[in-house]
Amino acid sequence: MQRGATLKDVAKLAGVSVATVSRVINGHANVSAETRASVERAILKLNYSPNTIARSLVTGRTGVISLIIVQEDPIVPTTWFYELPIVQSIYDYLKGQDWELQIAMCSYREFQEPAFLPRHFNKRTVDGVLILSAWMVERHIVSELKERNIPHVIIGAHDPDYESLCIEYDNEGAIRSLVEHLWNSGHQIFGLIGGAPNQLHMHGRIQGFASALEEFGLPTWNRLTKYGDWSIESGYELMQEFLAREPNPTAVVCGNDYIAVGAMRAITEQGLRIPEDIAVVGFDDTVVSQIISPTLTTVRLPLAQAGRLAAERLVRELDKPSPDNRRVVLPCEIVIRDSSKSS
Amino acid sequence: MQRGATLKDVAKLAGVSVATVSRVINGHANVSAETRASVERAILKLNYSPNTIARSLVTGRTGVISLIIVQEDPIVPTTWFYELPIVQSIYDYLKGQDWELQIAMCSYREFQEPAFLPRHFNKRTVDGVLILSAWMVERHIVSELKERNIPHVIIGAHDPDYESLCIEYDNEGAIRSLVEHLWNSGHQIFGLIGGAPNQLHMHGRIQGFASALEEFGLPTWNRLTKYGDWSIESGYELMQEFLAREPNPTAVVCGNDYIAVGAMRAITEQGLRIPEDIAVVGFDDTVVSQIISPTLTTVRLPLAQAGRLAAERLVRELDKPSPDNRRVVLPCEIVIRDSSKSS
DNA sequence: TTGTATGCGTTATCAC
DNA sequence: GTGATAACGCATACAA
Repeated sequence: MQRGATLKDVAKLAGVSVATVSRVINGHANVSAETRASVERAILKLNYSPNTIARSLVTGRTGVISLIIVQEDPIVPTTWFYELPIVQSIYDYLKGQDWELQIAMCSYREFQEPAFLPRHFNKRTVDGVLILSAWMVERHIVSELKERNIPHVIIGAHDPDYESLCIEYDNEGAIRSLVEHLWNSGHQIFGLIGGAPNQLHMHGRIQGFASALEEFGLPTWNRLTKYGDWSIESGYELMQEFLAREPNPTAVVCGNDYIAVGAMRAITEQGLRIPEDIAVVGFDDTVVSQIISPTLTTVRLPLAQAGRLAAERLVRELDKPSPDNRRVVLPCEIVIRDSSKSS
Repeated sequence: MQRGATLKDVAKLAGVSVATVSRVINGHANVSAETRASVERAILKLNYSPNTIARSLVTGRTGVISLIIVQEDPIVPTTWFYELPIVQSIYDYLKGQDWELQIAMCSYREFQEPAFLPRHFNKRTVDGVLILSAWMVERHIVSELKERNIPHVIIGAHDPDYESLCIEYDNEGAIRSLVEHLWNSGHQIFGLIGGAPNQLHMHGRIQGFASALEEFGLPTWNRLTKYGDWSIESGYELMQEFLAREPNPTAVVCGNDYIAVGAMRAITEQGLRIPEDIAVVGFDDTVVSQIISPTLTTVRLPLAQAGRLAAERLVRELDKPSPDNRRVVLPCEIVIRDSSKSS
């Protein structure tokens, strides 16, 4: 990297001291209009721009926010559709606020290790951190962040005691809407095919499913609630198990769109029709929901909104730490398509 | 951020000078075993770790690499499946080499603006840059990078004069393999439905298509080569145009999987069968290629390999600038599925 | 309103 | 081998 002009160069050219130049740059009040003008002229002439590193050394702030993306282990490529919109919206906001974004990716396992945070923060190269995780953020992690006095916001999850700022989705509400929609079409026997239940998304959906059934006075069938992973294969196999015995469900709520695709495959292979014999709904509104036939009813998560909000709150916290309401739960939108339409 | 122990603290505790501590930390030779041991003890005791910012100020290196993701304007979410595997592999490599990754996203238009690079690099907060773009990286950008002496690697594109290090995919070879595969099944009349032809991916595929037809002694039909955007709708409409007049193609090569999905829809709506009447192939091996029926023959790009290689070369260049062979073209793999199988 | 001087935590260049 | 000490480029307390 070439070395550019420094404060000293500007000071010399403008015929003032470095302190004055510094004041101009940082917009301090006590500078006469004339000197300000001449300094600004010098800055322009030398094409000067402040050295961020030097500034950081003295202020103790870097102007960098870190985003830690916590992933399944091994990594499942189909989760990427979820992460990038969030990254995008975070970046868009940060760009406008003149913060830089640094990213780190790790598995859920790595993130838990005691050595992880030290390794990440010992460099003292970031001011705050956004944690994008689908799992509970353990207590020891939050403590360490507090101890180090590192502002942080959790996206899509929370810590056990709700001490950290966090942005979550209203999974309960979403699944309640789905059940209501299906109930309105006359469905009575509901199945649930979930992904990994240790992920908080799934946790909320399981809760919501149970309470929605109760709300609408519907029975719960234990054998019609199963968990696999988030894959097409998983959905296929678990749906087959549903179909192997009576009673068959008339409506199946799936943990994501891929599970739903697998379930639909199992259903049609049995010669049953969707939605006439069995209705299927998914989660996440991925492209596949529009491509599969029949098109899939699903739930759209407010990803961009979550990312932006998280970035906003972190920046606010960095500007001036304040007691904030800790938790935000964003509403989701259900997208009704053919796989659940009553004739 | 709390302030931790400094060199001075360690020096005092170990009863040596800061210079000696610095030598120990940086693994210099001229330190006696005993002093080294005692310094290391002090470091452990104080839980000391070097301040990266201070170090950067004197060395002039930040240990940070920037990744600029250049996108369509407006952003098309379906391109994300392409970018994240690359980001992932870049990060994985960098993590092992103790480099940090900072990211920036911008539209093709923004990237071209003269103000973009200055704004990005004036902070002097990164040592090198990876450019992930689907478009030609203009001459003025490369010049500016050279002038500022910023090592860089381009992923998925190149500059007009091939002056920069770049990693590309063998689009020509891939499309040649596709044509060969279809030709072996007896196809004679080929159509091409492309995405935006100003993107270099498409450029290479167009070239490859033309030369492959020639190689196999096949005629070129101008009206059977069309470009839209990369969407399902685009594929659908352009395929309808193909089917509106004779001769109909018997094989259609699509610029990506989404275009192919649209094309398939148009074909089946006309009552034609895939692959019996018309074979369809796509590009990118996205999930939809496995979900659509019939499953879609497509091309798998070596994304992870590209990302890793780019990071590797940039790091090497940063360690010691060297005349490197400038361009790497990675082979692609064609994935044959039902949409092109000869009965 | 402006200038001087000090410190931020390192690395590197000298001496010794 | 080791220790002073001068940079690195900036912000700021204090003096003027």
